[in-house]
Amino acid sequence: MSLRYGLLGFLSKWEATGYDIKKEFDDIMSIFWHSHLSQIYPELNKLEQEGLISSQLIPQMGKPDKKLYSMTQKGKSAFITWLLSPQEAAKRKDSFLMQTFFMDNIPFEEALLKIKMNKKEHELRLEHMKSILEERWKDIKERKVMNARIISSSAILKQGIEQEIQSIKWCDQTIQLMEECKDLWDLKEDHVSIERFSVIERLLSSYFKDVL
Amino acid sequence: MSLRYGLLGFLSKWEATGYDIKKEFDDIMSIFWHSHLSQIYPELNKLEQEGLISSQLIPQMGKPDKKLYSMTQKGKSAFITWLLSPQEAAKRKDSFLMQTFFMDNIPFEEALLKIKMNKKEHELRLEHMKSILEERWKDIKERKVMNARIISSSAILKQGIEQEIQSIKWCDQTIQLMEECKDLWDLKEDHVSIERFSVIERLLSSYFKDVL
DNA sequence: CGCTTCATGTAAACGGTTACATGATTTA
DNA sequence: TAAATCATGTAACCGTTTACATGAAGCG
Repeated sequence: MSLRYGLLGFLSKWEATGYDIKKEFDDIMSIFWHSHLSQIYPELNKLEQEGLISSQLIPQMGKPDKKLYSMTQKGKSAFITWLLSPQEAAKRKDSFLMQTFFMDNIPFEEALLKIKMNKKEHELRLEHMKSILEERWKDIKERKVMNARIISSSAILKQGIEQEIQSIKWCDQTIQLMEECKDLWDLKEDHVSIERFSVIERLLSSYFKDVL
Repeated sequence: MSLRYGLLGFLSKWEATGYDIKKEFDDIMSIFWHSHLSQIYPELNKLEQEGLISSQLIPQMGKPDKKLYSMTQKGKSAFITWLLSPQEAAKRKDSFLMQTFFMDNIPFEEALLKIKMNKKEHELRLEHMKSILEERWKDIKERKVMNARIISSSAILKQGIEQEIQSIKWCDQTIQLMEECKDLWDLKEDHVSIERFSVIERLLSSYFKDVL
């Protein structure tokens, strides 16, 4: 039910086509939502039928005609009602973490490689977000604009960047722990020697030291 | 397509009923996935039809009969194939962050309250995860068990805990920034005085100081 | 006396993804 | 010459949520 409010929210500040909004969903808005054009277009049509947005057809030369949407008063008040409503906690769906949870079922080297690859993906996304931030930063300085929207989008960018940094750090620390516990992957039983047990106990407590 | 592998993964280590697995989905596994019983039961039936798991009916007194599932060889190899396969990046869907992104549309005090409430939710979840960790910690020490599964579930717990800590810290820093930029919410234009602009510029650069 | 736990399901509705369809212009 | 960009959509499918259905035991 939140996609419609993502569309409405975007149109609360700018007039735009479905295609324009999609680009934003692939950019900063991807930090909290994502959607396909095949879902955006029907939803925009529905919003227009309900009178929350209105459109004007703009013919173009050499390009397909476009439908420029803008928000109506009715749309604005529906959007504000939603903005004030409480939302239930975001439920994560992360199949990489699912694989990590069960990685005791695959050979050590394969498990390690998976985490190393995941780290690289997070690094790429971090770089992308940092470049978005710097671009906006430059634009603000040049145009000397300042408003509440800049504060709220900065907050989202910061959340996105911090989550990536945290994930990268987690990958490093987890790789380190795994390398120190490599022998457990070849183990057939659930018990190790008393000496080995206390070594791993100390490794685990150092793994968790900054969170407890 | 990952729910079935969550079920398979759980059954790779323990025999269980759909009801048992649901409890685990509500506990640690909630860090990376969640599901309803009405989805779990049909999926287990499908997995059995496909020969990936098998069940035995266990009659109980005073309680409903239960179906205890266990994994077949075919299930085990299908699961390992999936474990080795690359997964695409997790796409977040977070309607709280969506509301935050558009919070310039609501009064300052309402926006602030939303973030404060979100902080409390993260604190509750953090406490819950910490208690899971301590429980497991105690159990390991008592039973002196040690295996790769303990390492992988510790990694997941750490990821869950760290994300909550990061979110709480983000709430604090964002609340602070907002309070220092309160005046922007009453603004009708996009421009502030040169003095105010450079003050906010410095506030923003300090807001981002630990990520750049 | 009502709520939670145990235990398994079906059916309808909703949300989201993938594939298909069109077609000119621009870029590599 | 092939791919990407601009621009809008439909149809089929799949995954997820909500509502409905049953019913005994135990707890406060």
